[in-house]
Amino acid sequence: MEDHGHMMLGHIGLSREDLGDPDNMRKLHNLGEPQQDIGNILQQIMTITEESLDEAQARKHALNCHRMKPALFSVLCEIKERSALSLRGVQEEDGPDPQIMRLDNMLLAEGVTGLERGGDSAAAATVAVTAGVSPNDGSSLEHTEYREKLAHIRHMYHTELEKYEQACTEFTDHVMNLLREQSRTRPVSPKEIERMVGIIHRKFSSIQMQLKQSTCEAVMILRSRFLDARRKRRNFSKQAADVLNEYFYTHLANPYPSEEAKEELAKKCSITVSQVANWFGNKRIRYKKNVAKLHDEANLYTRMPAASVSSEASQANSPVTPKSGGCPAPCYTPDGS
DNA sequence: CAAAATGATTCTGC
DNA sequence: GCAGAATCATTTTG
Repeated sequence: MEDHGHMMLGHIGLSREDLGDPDNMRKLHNLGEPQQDIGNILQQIMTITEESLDEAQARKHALNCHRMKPALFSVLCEIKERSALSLRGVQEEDGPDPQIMRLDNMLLAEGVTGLERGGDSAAAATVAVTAGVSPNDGSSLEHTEYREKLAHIRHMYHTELEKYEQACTEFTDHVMNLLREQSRTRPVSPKEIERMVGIIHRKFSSIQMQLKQSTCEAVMILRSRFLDARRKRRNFSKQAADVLNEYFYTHLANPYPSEEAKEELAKKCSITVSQVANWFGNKRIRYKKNVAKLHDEANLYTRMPAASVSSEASQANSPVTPKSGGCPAPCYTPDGS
């Protein structure tokens, strides 16, 4: 306290001795003839902590009512403003955090934030489904379930956010009141209060970011749980399987359909081109893995003489040298020759 | 209900 | 970007 006070006085180029001199003070503040010695006041402020609580309380009140108080207060605020104490917090003047922006955008895209589509989103979903294009598969049920879960996440997010915001304003109010209260006895400028509010808001927004982060994670998990195509897999129809198998076994020497061929197969089987590609990818590797098991199937679709593949099949089943020593099983060669 | 089959995804190497 | 391989998640089968 002593050193601090001394430092502050030193800032404006005065020693305590200078202040202690009534003539100097009079010159400095251009006052008429102060009955009270300002040096004396400062001395009282400096030693206030050495007094007992009651004494200090009384002293504070007395000083507070002193007619020089406003002037002295503003001077002290100014000194503090110039000192290193108030330099902190200035550097954190960045705009909207890119991380927060990213999370906000994602939450908006997933429908967690943004316009509320009613508390009964499940009902809205069923309406959308019944009005939808095809009333075929059971995906509508999954869809409503997804909407329900998403609505739940949204509800949680908003209640949590509300709690945080309430806590933030409460805490800010509390701190502001405290600082205003304190500003009656120690130099706390409005600017400083403003800065403190900024710091509090930053802290709370970093907490909010954690909420947003975990909400994003929850939505991602939900998405992977419901929107992952693997989870709503349907086997192709027998007819489609026949078409695909027929192509595969009649092109066994080179079972790599061109883009056009894939498109045609896709149309024939009423599936997508990528599904055709998936099918051929799976088929090639599984055929290769187990030629013997598929032997009968091959005959079924190509009506080829069994002798032509049986030797290869037995090779494929043999446990020796799966990778070295030449191609073990398939009729085709991966290089397309 | 466990195993097999199957469609889709992910990872790696080219 | 594609093919192969491994793997996942679901459906079908015995």
